[in-house]
Amino acid sequence: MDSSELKRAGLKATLPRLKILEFLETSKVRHMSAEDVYKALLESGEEVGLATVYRVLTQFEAAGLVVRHHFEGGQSVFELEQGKHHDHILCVRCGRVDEFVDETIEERQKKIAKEKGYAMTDHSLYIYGVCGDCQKNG
Amino acid sequence: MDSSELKRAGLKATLPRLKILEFLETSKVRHMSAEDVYKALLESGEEVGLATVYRVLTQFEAAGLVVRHHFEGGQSVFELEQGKHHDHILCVRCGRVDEFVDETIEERQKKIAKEKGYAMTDHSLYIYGVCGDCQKNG
DNA sequence: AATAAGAATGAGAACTCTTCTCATTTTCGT
DNA sequence: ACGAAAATGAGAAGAGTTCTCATTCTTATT
Ligand SMILES: [Mn+2]
Ligand SMILES: [Mn+2]
Ligand SMILES: [Zn+2]
Ligand SMILES: [Zn+2]
Repeated sequence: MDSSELKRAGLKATLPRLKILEFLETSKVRHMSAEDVYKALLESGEEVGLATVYRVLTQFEAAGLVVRHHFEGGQSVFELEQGKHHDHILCVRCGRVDEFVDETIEERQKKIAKEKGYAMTDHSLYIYGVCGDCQKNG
Repeated sequence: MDSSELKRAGLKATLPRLKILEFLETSKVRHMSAEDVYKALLESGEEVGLATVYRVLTQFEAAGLVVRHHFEGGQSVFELEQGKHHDHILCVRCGRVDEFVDETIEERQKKIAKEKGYAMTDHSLYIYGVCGDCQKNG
């Protein structure tokens, strides 16, 4: 276990934080709810409290290690920060999540904010639809 | 009170539904949570249950009379359907909401969905920032 | 390596938003 | 006006998340 990332983020290297970070880094699934992380850790025999998972993910977000999304469905979804901003397209049938970047959209958003007199701080764009697999099998 | 809109939507013209619809149509604020609607009706002396407000707004949404948004902050926000799709830019300081339409963004989204193999059903785009007033006074 | 001060954890309570349950009331076609 | 079917409202319940606080862990210092 590598505690340097946590140290760098100004967080003490506690076991729960290390476990959660390691899990996020090694999981094949990129986008996960707090509950997902909690259950996965339990199943792999780790002892962590759900409250701690929520707390740690929120701290990771504040430290810029993780990004939080508000997909439809009520739960917050987290993913490891990758340095590069991107948006999401989600399957309403199977929950699949794909990522994309579109510079034209990014530029247009800035333009709209300026026109409306806003100092833009952030934006969120979700496209919903039925993925290729679900179109075939559905 | 005009019950024709409700009838047209296939809903019985009950008092709560009429009151809620009338309120949505006459309110100066376009974007409101269920709680907002509930409180406003109480203050104007109407007797409605909160459960009914939630139920009715959900029915209005299903009937296409109303659109539901998921702004940050946890609550669903509703607005009367205007026929024309639009997106939103919100002030993170004062909660102000402005609307916009950008055909370029709309087109790009369709293109992205197609490229990714999705049959697009919907999308949501929120731009966050600090509005003009809040930049001056904040 | 032992110590001690402060920080973090975990169990469960609590909170917010929303939906459900079900007894009572209302609507509307006859 | 009558009665079947639908809608309402109060409160319970549910989902997701945060809070509380006694206990445990981390880390800087001896
Ligand atoms: Mn992503
Ligand atoms: Mn709007
Ligand atoms: Zn799918
Ligand atoms: Zn503002």
